Amino acid sequence: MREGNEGCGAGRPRTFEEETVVEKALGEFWRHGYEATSVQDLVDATGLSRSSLYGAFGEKRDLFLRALRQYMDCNGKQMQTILSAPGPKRAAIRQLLERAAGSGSAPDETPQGCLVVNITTELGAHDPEIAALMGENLTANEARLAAALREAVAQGEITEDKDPVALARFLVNALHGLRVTSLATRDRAVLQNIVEVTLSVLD
Amino acid sequence: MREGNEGCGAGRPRTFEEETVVEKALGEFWRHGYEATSVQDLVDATGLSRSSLYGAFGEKRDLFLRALRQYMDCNGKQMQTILSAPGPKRAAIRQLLERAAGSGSAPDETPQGCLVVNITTELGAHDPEIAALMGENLTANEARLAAALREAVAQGEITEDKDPVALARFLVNALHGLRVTSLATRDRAVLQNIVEVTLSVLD
DNA sequence: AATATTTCGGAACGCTCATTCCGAAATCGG
DNA sequence: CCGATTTCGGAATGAGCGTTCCGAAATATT
Repeated sequence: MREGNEGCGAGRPRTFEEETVVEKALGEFWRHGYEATSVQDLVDATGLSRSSLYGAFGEKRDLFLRALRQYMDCNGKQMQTILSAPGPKRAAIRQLLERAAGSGSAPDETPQGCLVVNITTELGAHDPEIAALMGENLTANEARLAAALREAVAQGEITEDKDPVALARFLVNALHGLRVTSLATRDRAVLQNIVEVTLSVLD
Repeated sequence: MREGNEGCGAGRPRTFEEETVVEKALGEFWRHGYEATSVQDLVDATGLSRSSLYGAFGEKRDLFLRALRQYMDCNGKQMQTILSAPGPKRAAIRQLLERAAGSGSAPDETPQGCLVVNITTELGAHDPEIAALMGENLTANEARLAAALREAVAQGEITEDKDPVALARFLVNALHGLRVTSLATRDRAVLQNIVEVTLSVLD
């Protein structure tokens, strides 16, 4: 037999859980990008041997794609959670913006931005498969935001004359921007200005 | 003697102009990023031999930094030109936004985004020297936009209650976002929505 | 206990990387 | 036209890359 021991029971058992290995690999790709992450880095980070890594996940790119999907899923769920929380949608959107601005991290530790944004700029222009994934992710986030905005309109939180889809696209773009801007400056006043002006569009 | 033949006159003359070589190197870094551009790529693109490249520009990173500075200078001048053109500032800002959205490129050819944004996400988080350069660039662009906005206020084009600096920061962020978003989608309607909503902040 | 099957650690492979080195070529001042 | 000086093309270097391979170890079944 070849790959995947899934559920059947013969042969030496694995000493790792796939999902946690993917998580650790994800951390490396997140910190260093795709090209700058070597297989040796992945070996060191996961604790697996090269042969185990290749046996379980295929080549570097396969593992990367899996990590990327896991990241996008997780991110999407977090976004959904924040947007569907009770209370004003405006507060939820503020939370999303501040998260993208890196408000979570301590002022001394280095922020690492957003894997999706980093990968879009590193590979998006030349790798059609990656570009397609990024497009899907964008559309999904746009849809999540548009749904929240429609709800906000229904609740009278924002006026009816605004186009939820256009607004959602604008917000996705602002989030992209913040992921870049927060890497380019450590000046929190700059990021605060951006968040406030962005939110003012909802008035 | 060692490096630099500048002006003095002995030895075999160079067969290239530094600035055009930097320009060609810039193209490679722009297309492929820093890590993914090999010295061989630079040799092929510039037509120079390895020894000439190293002799004239030092190691890869040095050449890259020089190309990056050249890009930022050129970009800054273009921005200045657009912003200081006669006519309403709003039109100039629209032009900047549409340029960042990739409106210049034909629909079939692949856009390559903005070198500064690409490098910020590739290296900004871990390379302090690069991060500092990006910070300077951001501040410079913010200042250019703020100046234009102050002029717009003076001319009564936008209302006095708006803070030009906060607005400038918001616009820089929108430009960053568009550089990313335009790589993630080929849907021009999305980008148009973003440009329009972004401009609506000036109302 | 013996066998089949799978994963394990780690060596090995071929290739590309950034950088250095060297002899030949080209131009200068004298 | 000769010797000093600089740049030229291209080979050489050593390290690191992604990927494959192989024998030993570990389990389930017989």
